[in-house]
Amino acid sequence: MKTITSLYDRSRVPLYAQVASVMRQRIDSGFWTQGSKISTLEELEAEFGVARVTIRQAIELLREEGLLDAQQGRGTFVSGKPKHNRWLNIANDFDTMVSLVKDNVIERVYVEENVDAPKISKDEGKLAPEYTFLRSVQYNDGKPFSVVNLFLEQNLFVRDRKKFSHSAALPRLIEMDDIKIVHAHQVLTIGVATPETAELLKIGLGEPTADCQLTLVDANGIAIYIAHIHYHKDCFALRVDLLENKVPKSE
Amino acid sequence: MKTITSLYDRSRVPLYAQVASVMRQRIDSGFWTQGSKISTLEELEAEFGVARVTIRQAIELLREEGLLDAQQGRGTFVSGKPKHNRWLNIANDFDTMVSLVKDNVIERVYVEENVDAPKISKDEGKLAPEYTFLRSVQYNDGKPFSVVNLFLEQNLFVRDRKKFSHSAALPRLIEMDDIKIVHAHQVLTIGVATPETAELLKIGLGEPTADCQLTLVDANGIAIYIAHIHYHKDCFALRVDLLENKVPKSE
DNA sequence: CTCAATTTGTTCGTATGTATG
DNA sequence: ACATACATACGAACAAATTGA
Repeated sequence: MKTITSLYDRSRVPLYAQVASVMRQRIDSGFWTQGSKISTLEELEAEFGVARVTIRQAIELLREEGLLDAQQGRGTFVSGKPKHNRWLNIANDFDTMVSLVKDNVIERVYVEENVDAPKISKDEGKLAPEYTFLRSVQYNDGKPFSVVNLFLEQNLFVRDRKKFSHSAALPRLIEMDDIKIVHAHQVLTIGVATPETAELLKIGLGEPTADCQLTLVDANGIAIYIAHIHYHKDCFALRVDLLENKVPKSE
Repeated sequence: MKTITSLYDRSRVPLYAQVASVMRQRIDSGFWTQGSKISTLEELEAEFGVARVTIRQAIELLREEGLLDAQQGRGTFVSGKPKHNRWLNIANDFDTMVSLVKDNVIERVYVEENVDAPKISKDEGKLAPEYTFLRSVQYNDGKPFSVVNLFLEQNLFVRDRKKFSHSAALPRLIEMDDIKIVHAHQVLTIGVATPETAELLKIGLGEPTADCQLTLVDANGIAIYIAHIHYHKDCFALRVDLLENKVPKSE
């Protein structure tokens, strides 16, 4: 049996925090059910291959989160479940995306005109000479759940500085009848928080985020809208019905 | 200006590792280009608001990764880019998924018959009384990139124990003409590595993974295939063409 | 009621890692 | 390179609360 300490070397997170994250996952997944008694300190020591004090530090961490309740002489009990904010559904098609964004409450935290183009891969369209950079934070229930870094083609931005500066850009863009979106490309990866993102999302530096790069290309093949969206990992869920879009082929 | 130390409190990762992750991100994103000289220690101290030694620890970490090269009297230079294995494309429709899985090289690490049903939400189908639990690891270039924990309906499993035990289950399932998949539901979230997953993916405990729950429902509304797939975060990318499935409306 | 077993809580000493100036 | 401070982790011993025989 591999001890936990051999796994520990692969991460710089303190051991007790790692143990806590495993326990948290067990509560979350229902492996340890609400109200039940978990293993004794002795058993946990043996299972995780760590010292008693380390187990207690992990339990203390989860006690502060309201997940565990340790009682001297009796045992340690599950007293709650981790809260998730999985209310975010990433859109899977363009119309849904636009309709979702429309109702978003955003806070523009930064606007800078005439910036250089960001780097994108060839197949995502040609770059315009200049962009406006717009950074905004999206809130839900007073808590930040995503940071949007948007490069909007400069000429588009000047057509309605006011609206682009103070509300979601996508709905305004759709309103422009002379602009036709011919490609909408989305790439989703797992990234780490930069200082700016960490500060705005109120998370630690280097903590994981769900990163979404959304590129819109117009009829001339120009990438007019390039957004890098960083979602808080607990606010993120992508639901896909794999059979829904399969209709054309079966017909 | 917020110092990094105020952000530090939100994460239990050592400060120098956090600084390193920001620097790594800068190299990865191209903000610091290959071969160029990065800021001096003095500047980095000031920017991050940490001690000189801490900056050096971060640089040392990246030097070991082959990303930086510090030369006394000259400066510190970017000597490489982080390697990504973003060759994985999660499927967006059922046919693509099946065709992708077909060529997968997997290693079955665990099989257990007649296990209890896992927990799923109501809208993902009714549960069968018994399942077979199959755990496998997918490799690419000798490196593990995903762990699949599959609950396969027990009666299906016994129809071809051999094939289900030693190769990908999905292609075999499709071959069965009497089985009709009426729902294929996929939910993607960010999770943390359990001891088993961490060990198989060779990552640290509690490190982030891309978690994909795939549920297949047959004509009777029974969830016959429930897979929990954990992807290594660096091997994961989901590409979506948002307009692809929108053809009917624009024409 | 008492005793023993069980289980969590506390403390000590030691060693190493992290961060500052 | 050095001195200092604090966090992390171990092992071991002991204390305190609970339970049941």
